[in-house]
Amino acid sequence: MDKQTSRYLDILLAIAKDGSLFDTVSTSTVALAKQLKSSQQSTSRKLVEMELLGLIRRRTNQRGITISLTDRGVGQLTYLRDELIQIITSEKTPILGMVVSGLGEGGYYVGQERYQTQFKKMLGFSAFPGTLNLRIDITQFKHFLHQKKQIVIKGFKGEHRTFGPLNCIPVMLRNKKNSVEGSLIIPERTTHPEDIAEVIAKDNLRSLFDIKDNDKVEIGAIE
Amino acid sequence: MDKQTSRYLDILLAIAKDGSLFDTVSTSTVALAKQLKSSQQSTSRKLVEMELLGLIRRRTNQRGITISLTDRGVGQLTYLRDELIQIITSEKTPILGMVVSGLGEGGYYVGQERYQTQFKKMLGFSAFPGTLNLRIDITQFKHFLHQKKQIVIKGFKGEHRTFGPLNCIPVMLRNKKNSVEGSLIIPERTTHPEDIAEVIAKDNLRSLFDIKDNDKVEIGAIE
DNA sequence: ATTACTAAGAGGCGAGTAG
DNA sequence: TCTACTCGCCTCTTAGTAA
Repeated sequence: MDKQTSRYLDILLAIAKDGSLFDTVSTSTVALAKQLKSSQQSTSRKLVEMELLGLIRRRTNQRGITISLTDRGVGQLTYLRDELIQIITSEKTPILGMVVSGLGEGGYYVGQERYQTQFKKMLGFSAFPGTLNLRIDITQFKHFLHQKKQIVIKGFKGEHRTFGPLNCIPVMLRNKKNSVEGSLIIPERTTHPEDIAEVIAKDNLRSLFDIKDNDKVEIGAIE
Repeated sequence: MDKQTSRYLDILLAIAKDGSLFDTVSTSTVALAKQLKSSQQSTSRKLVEMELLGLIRRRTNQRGITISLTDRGVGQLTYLRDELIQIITSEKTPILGMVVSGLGEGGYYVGQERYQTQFKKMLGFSAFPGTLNLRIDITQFKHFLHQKKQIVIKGFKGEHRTFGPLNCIPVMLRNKKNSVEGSLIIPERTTHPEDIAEVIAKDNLRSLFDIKDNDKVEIGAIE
């Protein structure tokens, strides 16, 4: 973030609130200072500085001052807002994943019968033997994970190799074409954090959603 | 806004970005200072202050420090985010209006034939002779208005009184039951800003939406 | 390597006041 | 009244450095 943004944030916010981002607001350094719990002098000086920096337009008159935000001033607030929205994703906001190619190994893995019986019991569906890999903004993803209860699927030993435990998070998967219940699966050994989510559902998601690489899929919470 | 919030905002943001709001992040005052374009000393001191204020949890070790945000720290960011969202409503975000009783005069007004012919021509529909009044958050409303082109309906003189010009803004109106194209109508003489929006549509909105006072209606942009 | 103390210097703050 | 200047005070910053 810009150093300026935090130094002048409270004044920018005060103007934006009064003036609704685009209006010109008539006020005075005295009134503004009172609102900001600062002195008239500091407020006056800061406004001059902000004008110099191109954050506001400012005119003085007998009765006080009129101020409006410049595009740059609005931009600082918008930028900060977007940054905060990205950091603080609320539970109800679905997050977007971009389809990427996996190693093709996921299908063999989740296709194992001893996984499938647990999927049926714990998640309510048998999984199509194939996973869809979604690249996700890691910040949003972590936030999303934080709020979900994980369902643990036990690992087991196969004939040739070991199949580790899986953490599952039931989700709604949706794109333009379709919408289906599914689950994130996170092998317990995986080194987190990882920006790829592997998802399963009862259907073949690639054909259900008619997707190619780089398409977008929404991942939403289960009610 | 809290004075603390702006003083420590850049550090809070840096931690939240790295640590995804809930994780504990391992870093060092040196690295953090570099990222924040400040000195190691100031960063160290501020972190100590922030711990004292209950904004973060902090542990030092041989290799540096581990930090996580407290609920209070998260709260400061969330509060700021909500404030910014309220100020900066993007064009695509529908705003919510609450149905309130009008004076019942709106219907007589918009029912005038010389208005109706213009509605038909300029808006694409004849209006049901009645308006719905919606109370709206004024900040969001102003922002919404700012981005819309207004359609001007000319005023005229009737037998007994004068009917002034109207500014119209086509919108989508929606609630749980239904969705319909309509228009905000703003008598030109009205003293703005006003937190009540008067809306019309070809249908009787009260019956189409099956609404009573205090129900909510979404007002969205026309594509 | 680190963190964080001390101390000096930079710079922000507000009282007084001119215009 | 108002804005905004000067100037002293005091807080915040950073260099040096100990642990």
